[in-house]
Amino acid sequence: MKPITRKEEIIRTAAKLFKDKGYSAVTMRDLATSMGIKASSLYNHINSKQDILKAIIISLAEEFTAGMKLIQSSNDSCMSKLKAIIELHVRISSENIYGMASLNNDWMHLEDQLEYYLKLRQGYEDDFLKIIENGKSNAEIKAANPEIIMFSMLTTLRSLYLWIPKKEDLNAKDLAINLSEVLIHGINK
Amino acid sequence: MKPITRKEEIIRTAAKLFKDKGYSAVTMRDLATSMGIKASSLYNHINSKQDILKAIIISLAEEFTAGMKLIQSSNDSCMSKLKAIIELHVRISSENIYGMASLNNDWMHLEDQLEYYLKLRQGYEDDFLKIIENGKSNAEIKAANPEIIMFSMLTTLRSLYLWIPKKEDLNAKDLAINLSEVLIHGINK
DNA sequence: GTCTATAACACGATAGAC
DNA sequence: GTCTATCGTGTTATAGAC
Repeated sequence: MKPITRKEEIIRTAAKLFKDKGYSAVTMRDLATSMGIKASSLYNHINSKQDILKAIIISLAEEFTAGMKLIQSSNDSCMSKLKAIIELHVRISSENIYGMASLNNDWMHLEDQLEYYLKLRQGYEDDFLKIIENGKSNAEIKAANPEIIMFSMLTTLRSLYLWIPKKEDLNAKDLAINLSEVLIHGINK
Repeated sequence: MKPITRKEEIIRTAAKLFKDKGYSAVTMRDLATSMGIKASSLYNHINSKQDILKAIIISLAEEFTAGMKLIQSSNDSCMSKLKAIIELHVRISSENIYGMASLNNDWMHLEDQLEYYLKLRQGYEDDFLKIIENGKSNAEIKAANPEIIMFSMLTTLRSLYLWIPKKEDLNAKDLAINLSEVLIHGINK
């Protein structure tokens, strides 16, 4: 199978540390200590601290964009698309708890790739909003402000990485179902 | 009236910078430059960088706790209490856009006061959850997982500081009304 | 692949002049 | 209240031995 390279191991360990303290507060010495080696040894596997951040964030951002493009191009109803978006977030977040923290909180520390990241994120939000606006036109969705709907859904989905580890008894499928119910149908009886 | 002291001016400026780059990535030199003075001059008004963070976060955390205690002690229905919580977040977030960023993202960099902050936050979440569980018992709220309901509402409310500045046309009252509709009644028609 | 040693610089904070 | 100068330490990253 695919062997875990030392580089991948460093990136995973870094993601864990970034989740707790943020990119800026984690030093290469912290990372090296977590790996059980000296800081200078890290540079045989990675080029810079910045490269680690890039590897964590860009791959995740591209995964979300690819998922959204797939959902967008389907012929499903608006409601089905929204449920698919929820499943997309639950799935990627479950598989990348640590990386999601960097994606949410440390993207501003990207240097070369900041512009590219912002383009991906803006595109994602544009696509999300279009789905909601279509649902409003179709009368699938109520006449509330589409931006408030997207804001509410997206911030909940973006914070999943914080809550999934606390609720390990809830599997991805059940979480997605429960979340769809709450986000789409509300909470009142 | 209350004059804005130099110390308060420094804390406000710091909060703005912390929102963009996070506590760890903002240097005292950055802060001084933003104030139009030298870094050493800051220390005539504040004791340390840490004291600035403390001033921003603890006052906000205590404001939320006080608001929650007031809501909790009322005799209103669960739904009314939830609407009051939404109004609480919209109000405090509108008045402290920059500080809310630190409250959400930089609390882990508190030193002496970290434990106290965590106690306040845990208490807030416990009170929030109790209101939802009572609503479920009263059949005001549907039989969904109360923790998922709280998670969804709270993450949306905690992210308000990011969205309020983008929607300056929407006043606090309208935002709270729209948000209540979406969070409580859902989005489907 | 890891080490020791170190370069080159940035950090928070202080001392003391004005 | 702000300045210049500086201390002591921490930072990313490199050089070269093993």
